[in-house]
Amino acid sequence: MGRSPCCEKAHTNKGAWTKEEDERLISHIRAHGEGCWRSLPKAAGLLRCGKSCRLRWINYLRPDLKRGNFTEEEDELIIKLHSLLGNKWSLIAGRLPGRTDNEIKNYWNTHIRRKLLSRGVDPLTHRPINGKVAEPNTTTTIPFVEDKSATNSEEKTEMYEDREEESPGFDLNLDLCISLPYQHQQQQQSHPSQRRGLCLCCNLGLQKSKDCSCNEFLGVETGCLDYRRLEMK
DNA sequence: AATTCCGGCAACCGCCTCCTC
DNA sequence: AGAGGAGGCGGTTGCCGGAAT
Repeated sequence: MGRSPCCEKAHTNKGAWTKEEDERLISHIRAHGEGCWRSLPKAAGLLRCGKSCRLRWINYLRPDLKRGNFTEEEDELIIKLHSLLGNKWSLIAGRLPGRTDNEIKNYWNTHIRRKLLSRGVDPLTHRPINGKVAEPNTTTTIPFVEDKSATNSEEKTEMYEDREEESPGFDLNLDLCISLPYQHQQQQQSHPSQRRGLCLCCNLGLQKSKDCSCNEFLGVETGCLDYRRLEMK
């Protein structure tokens, strides 16, 4: 009923990829680029669904993948990003060069969830479980915008904790409505996603938007996303 | 040494969004 | 404007290897 299958399933391989299939896919993409995933399998001589090829390439074969263990810094960044974005793995992956959404999703489910639970933090809400106090440095709220009145991170943290109390709806179940607050400060010579990561606009598919300023997201520059513009449901 | 259990990860599935006509 | 196709995404499954018994 309804949608047609993305490919002819009767004549496609499934399951683990063989070395030969990997090599075919790699050499085809090297020669012709990614192009149209639907037609790629046939062109590459693979009995695979286009989606399967795409997934294999993105999650495993791409040359810019980092692989290997996650660093402590990456862990903390993932936790912070998850507290802001929820299970938006692709957005999170966009801030971690060389990591894929699938990898981060798996890592979250197998390692970070447990890590947060052991800290007494609910991995879904990023709040202390049953009134347990989270360990220091586990705060999951990030100040996007430098607040001149709060001079150190503790003050900032308190500020946002207060905010949570005054607004029960300020939950990190990020069903977000994000507006784009600032005008461009400067024209970008090239698309900034080619420079370093992606801004939230880009990640949300708003590259063509005039609001895409591509300033840093969690870095120092904060033009793209102002936490005060996040409307929590 | 054999069996069971469990965690990690690659891959699949189905829905959603975007793009083109 | 809307229908259809393709790509993208998040949730889930299933296999495999190592640890425990």
